[in-house]
Amino acid sequence: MSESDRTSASTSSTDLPKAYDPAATEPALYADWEAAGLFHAEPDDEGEPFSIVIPPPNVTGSLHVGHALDNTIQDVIIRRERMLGRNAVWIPGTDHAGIATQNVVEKQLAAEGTDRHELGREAFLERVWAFKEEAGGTILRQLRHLGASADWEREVFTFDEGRSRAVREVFVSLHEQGLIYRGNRLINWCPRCNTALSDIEVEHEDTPGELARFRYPLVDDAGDDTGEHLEVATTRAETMLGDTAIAVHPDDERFTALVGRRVRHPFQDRTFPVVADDYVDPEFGSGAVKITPAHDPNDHEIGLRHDLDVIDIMDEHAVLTEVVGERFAGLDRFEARRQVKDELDALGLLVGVDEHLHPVGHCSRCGTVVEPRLSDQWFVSMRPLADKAAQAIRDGRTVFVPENQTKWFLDWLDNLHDWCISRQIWWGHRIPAWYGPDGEVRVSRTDIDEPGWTQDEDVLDTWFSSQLWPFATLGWEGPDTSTPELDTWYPTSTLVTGYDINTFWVSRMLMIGLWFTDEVPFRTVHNHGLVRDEHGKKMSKSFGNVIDPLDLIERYGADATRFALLRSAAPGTDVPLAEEWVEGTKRFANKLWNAGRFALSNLDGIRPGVLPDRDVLALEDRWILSRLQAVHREVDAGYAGYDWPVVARGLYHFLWDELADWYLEAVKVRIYGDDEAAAQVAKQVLANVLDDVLRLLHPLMPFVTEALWRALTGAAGGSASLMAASWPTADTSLADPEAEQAFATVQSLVTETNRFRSQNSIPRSKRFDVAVACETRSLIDAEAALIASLAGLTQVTTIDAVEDRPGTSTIRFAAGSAQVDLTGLIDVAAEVARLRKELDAAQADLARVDGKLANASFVERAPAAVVQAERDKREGVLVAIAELEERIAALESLAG
RNA sequence: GGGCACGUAGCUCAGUGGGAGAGCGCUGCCUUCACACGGCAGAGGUCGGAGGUUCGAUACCUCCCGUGCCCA
Repeated sequence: MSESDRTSASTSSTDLPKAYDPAATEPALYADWEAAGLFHAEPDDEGEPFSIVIPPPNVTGSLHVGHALDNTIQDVIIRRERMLGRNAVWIPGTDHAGIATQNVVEKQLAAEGTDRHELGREAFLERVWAFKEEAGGTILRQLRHLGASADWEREVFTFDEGRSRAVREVFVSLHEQGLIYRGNRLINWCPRCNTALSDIEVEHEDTPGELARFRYPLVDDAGDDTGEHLEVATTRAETMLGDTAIAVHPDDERFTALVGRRVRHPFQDRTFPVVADDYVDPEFGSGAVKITPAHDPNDHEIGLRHDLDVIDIMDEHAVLTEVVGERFAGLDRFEARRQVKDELDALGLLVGVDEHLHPVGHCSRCGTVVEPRLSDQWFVSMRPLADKAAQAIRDGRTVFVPENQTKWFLDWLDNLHDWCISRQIWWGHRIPAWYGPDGEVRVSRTDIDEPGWTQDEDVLDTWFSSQLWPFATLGWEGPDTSTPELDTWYPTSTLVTGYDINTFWVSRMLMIGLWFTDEVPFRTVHNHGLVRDEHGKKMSKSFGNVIDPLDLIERYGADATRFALLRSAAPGTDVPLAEEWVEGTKRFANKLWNAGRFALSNLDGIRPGVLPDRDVLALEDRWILSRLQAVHREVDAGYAGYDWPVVARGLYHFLWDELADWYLEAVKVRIYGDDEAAAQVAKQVLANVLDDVLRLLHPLMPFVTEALWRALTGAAGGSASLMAASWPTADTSLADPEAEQAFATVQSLVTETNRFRSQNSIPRSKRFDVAVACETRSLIDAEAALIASLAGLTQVTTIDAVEDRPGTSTIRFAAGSAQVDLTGLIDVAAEVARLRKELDAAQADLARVDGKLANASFVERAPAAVVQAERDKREGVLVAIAELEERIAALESLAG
């Protein structure tokens, strides 16, 4: 055997490398789980049903850090539910994302010098499907790298056949119920996407602009200028080309005489009236408002009330049409805005232009300024659906976590307008309406293939199909559908989403789910926040602060990526993330790995099993078992509240600060000692504690825990996996306050000894004796070997009281004092300085306590136990001060 | 304009009516046989400001200042 062989043999008794290597571990474990069918569930599997449907990502999208968070949380929940013995299914799938996907393909076409109209509808759709086949599914593959344990055999798509049948059924059915109608309304129009948008697809942003003030000439009955003018103000000067009235408030005396008169349009051969309407705010601008019914929602309402002319001045690209007259026709709306102001100025009608910050609606897909536009569209009447949803929320049939979304959500439902669902694009579910030769309209479950009949060109809003997700994914295609999946897993259990899509998606699933199945689609909505950078800034390409989760997974591992996200993901708050934090959790994974290595190299084949009898347990065994119970309770409570930081912090603290820092060090005394029976006990407890902690940590960090658990238990993989193991049961009988108290005393003595060492620059290699005087002398006697090992001492003895002996110093700890012979050990001056500092702290303590006790009202009115605690504290502090003063005096006399 | 959060260590955040905490960062020491992706210790905070309730407020109430988000 060569030297190098011997080295590797001596370090590889566990077969585990010294540092955890996620890249070498994760893919194989994932493949093993999947091959063993551990992600798959059947309706007739054992256990109480539990189901989650994924918020379907855009089919052609790729994984960003927000997806990583959302799916990590779902995976954590579903993995634990499986371990709890539930029949748990997580349905994955994707969304066809109408406008977004069409935009991408249209860009490709533009680059090729063509467009969809040149291609024609059929060829274009073939092209999009081809793109979907090519790019589609990428994101679901990426989710596998994250460790997502979705039931891939159940993958669905909003635009596949089954889901499309459900969409058509819902459309036709709502139409039959009178809840879907077609109408000519003012809708939000994106001039770039060339389609209508719903209200919530418009993002209002405060935008710097200009408020132009100008005057309309008043005319007399004959239509001639009277020389009077009426001033109005607008941020969209070009819309004056479609003005058909000026409105004033009926109570505004400044204008009473003008109501009913007419003004002349300066650029067009027409006049229009001054009307009185309550909508007008007399405080704003001049108090007179120009009215453009075709291009502003409020103006539209006023137009209806006063039967005003409606002049649509723009085409679908927001370019002015001939109706505005030769001077401005063909101009883009923003260019027209400039030129209208110039012309008004030239005519002496422009009063002034002020800078003005005002909200402007932008297309949520492309950012283009949205134009209110009159057109024929399909709408859903939301009132009855919203009322039913609101009732379900009020009844608590669906609850939000965190709860504070509830009120806001109800308010939102209360103010809901009808939903514009038709889109002037091609990629999506085509509206099942046909127009006959006589203008007749038929909405039909089956295609109408009759001469003279043509189908509506438009498709449905993507959200119209994704609102069916919780039941369409389980096979629903109509009210009579019955599938084992629906019967078992509907309603779904928990929906996990960012709060930002409560309106877009959650609300609609709730409304339509209740309407068609009479059940809530999910019992709990867990809202997480948005992932931001370490300073709380939104991640964006232009800022350059985007973090790529796949890059994180590659460099730090999926476990570390998941844990870092969870650690920041308090319910309802945004989730700051920095790459260094992921690096930190990778170190945590490595710490766990090495704790496992230590155990495995010392257990000598002992597997987790029955705990030794309580009377053979060492103090540290009782302590760590008691702490394990505490962290177990904390973890379960964290899950109950969807409070991931609580779960993550609890396990992090337990594993690192208690198990690794204390228990593993403590257990070495017995494992490396001569007492074989004691060593056996230590190993058994260690194996059991590690088993439990791996189970508790598994949903958060599935890979490293699985790898260690297989090594620990000898499990072969496949169905013999931690993933398929049971969630540990909390055993409250192991809670042991006495052991915790006693071990805290040991810890205090060890820590204070370490501090003494550090402050006096005594290297760990230099060992010394201590003689301990404390209340619990028997404890110190019993744990002398443990204390000596942990604190690097040669001998720990007990004495009645610290002796006043020159050349010694005293280490004070929680339950007493330890005397140290200083000969050859320390720098006396440094030790005096240390003790003086302690004395200062003790005296400050005394002053604080005395202050409290001197306060008569405190002593009289505070609870007796609190007062007594202060008195006890005072006693302790007095003893400590006396002791410190003695030691200082002794040292100073020694130094001479 | 309406609504909702938040303001605690250099950064990101926990926390509680009764002696201010974590992670990261920073300083010093330590190649201790699981881990230097480590160990041991340390520095660092008038808990945004002003009032009020209370024996006692970082915590509860009011106002102010500041920040963020949603809606109009």
